[in-house]
Amino acid sequence: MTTDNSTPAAAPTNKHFVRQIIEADLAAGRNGGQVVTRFPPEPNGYLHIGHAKAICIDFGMAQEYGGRCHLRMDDTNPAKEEIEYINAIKEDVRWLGFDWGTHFYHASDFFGPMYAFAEALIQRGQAYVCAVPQDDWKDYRGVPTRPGKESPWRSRPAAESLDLFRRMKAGEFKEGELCLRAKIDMASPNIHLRDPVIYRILHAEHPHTGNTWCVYPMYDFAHPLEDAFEGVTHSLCSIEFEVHRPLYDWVIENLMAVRAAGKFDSAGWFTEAIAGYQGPQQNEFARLDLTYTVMSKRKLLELVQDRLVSGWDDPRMPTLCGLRRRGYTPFAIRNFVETVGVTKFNSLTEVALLEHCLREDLNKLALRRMAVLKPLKVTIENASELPATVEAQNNPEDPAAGTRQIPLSRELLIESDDFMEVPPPKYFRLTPGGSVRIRNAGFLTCTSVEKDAAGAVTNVICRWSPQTTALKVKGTIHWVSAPHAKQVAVRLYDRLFTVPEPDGQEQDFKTFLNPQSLEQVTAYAEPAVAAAQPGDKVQFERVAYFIADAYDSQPGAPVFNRTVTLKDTWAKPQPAKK
RNA sequence: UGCCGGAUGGUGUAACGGUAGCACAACAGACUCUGAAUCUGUUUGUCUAGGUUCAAAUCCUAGUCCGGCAACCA
Repeated sequence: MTTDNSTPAAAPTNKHFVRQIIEADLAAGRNGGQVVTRFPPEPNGYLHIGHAKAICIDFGMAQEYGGRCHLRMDDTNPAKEEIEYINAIKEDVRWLGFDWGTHFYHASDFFGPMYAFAEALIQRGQAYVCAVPQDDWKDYRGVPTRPGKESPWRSRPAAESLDLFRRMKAGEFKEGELCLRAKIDMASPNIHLRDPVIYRILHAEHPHTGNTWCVYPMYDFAHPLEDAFEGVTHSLCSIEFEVHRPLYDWVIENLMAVRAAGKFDSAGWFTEAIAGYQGPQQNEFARLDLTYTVMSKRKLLELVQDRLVSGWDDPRMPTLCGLRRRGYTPFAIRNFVETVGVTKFNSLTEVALLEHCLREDLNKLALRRMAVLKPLKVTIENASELPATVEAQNNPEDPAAGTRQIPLSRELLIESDDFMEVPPPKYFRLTPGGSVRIRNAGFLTCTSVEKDAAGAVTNVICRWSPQTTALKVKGTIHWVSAPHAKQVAVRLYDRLFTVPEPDGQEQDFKTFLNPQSLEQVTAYAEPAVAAAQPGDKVQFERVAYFIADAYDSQPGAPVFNRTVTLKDTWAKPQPAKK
């Protein structure tokens, strides 16, 4: 069985607008022909499939255009961030197949130069210390349709602001008492330009810088600076930041001006300076949204806290750790992201597409095994003619995977769905008097059945014929030898929600939780299954793909998570079965 | 009702003034020692109304609808 994750990068399928922008920049010689991107998660939660899109784009573009991508913890808010998430984020990005080399940063690495630049802005008359209380600011800011009004502190002399800002930094004020605002335009139709706060006071211990600071930069101020200090050329983010771009550009423009004016020592700012660096530009693309899934951190947290799932890595969660535990492969996810494409259109992608990409990968790499989930006993009349074992291919899609021997005996177990006393039309499996092929081991012809008092079939008596028999049958079923069967715990996972859009309904999203999203059963498996190692991916033939759970499997006693079922074009048109 | 984006089959995307293509889904068939995979075929689309042009998904005008923006969050 395989744990192989060393799959190739997804091949570009189309020249989406980000590729076009980068190619145009390259052609124009912008930034010395370099491409530097970054993935900047806030370390306050686990990464999910939506982040995977951003990761694939950020790292993918750098890879494709011979540049590099930085991994950066966007830790500008000590009140919300925790160090424990950082390692999980690194693990998930690495698992997805990306490498940031030595370019791992924290936004907080740049608190010094950010602060210095803030002072420079004050000196240039472009920022001021404001004492309007947070609650009162609503009146000053105005609403989108009406301009705001200026803060009474807006025209405070630069020297006074500078003094106050330094005393803010020195810890002389309480949280909320003062803040530093960029002086832009209170009448701007863009709210983000109405003198946004760029520094606030937070008397909190920062997970990375400890108690060094008690003033912290806001996202809109910090992010463009982080990008610039790292020498990022293309700052790719999701669509909700589009309205922030004018502010992003304002910061960059002033940074470049301050630097050009040589107002203060800028040595060491550009940690990864590149020849001809002109500054970063932000471009926005639509987030990924999936049917039968919720994606917001808040809602995922709610599922975890309310114990509706077993944790962030519950195999039903859309988190990367959940998907990994479910048996998803990095290649499937990367290929999915490439297939979905990159646009500004706010779309809802069907999970079926994700599942298709998964099956496509698993079909190539998962070893085949046989296991019966709902057993029905078969007794072979002519057992003396049976060989002790039969040989089976480990993966018909990959001859290199080799073969194995499977024991055979008088008593077999078959799937109870694979026998019907009164079959519907076009039923290709076992019926009284009928024959089927049993996978890798010849044929069975049912001669009689035994039933219990309630009339349920308890034993199907069959005659066995070898593979060489010239029997024409339409169906092949899987089986295991009852005395050799290993009992293994199996978790049958299904989608977490019953409706395509659990969000955006009138009722709470939890109303739509699928009560059948997890069914635990004991399967009867051929002996080879017991040797599965944690993380091994297998296909139980005719049933589904499974993975040996990374945490709950014991030596010789793997626990299997159902990754995704095989497509079943027979079950669908059949009316609901018992 | 302000600003910024966006709109192509059921879904996701391509076409950058010149035959609306691809993938998923659905359906039908072929093949098959997995009713899987594979292969073939079918159904379904340019938001609306005007305009420019020999020619418009593409350019222009007006409208409609959808998303985002009023944290000292990111």
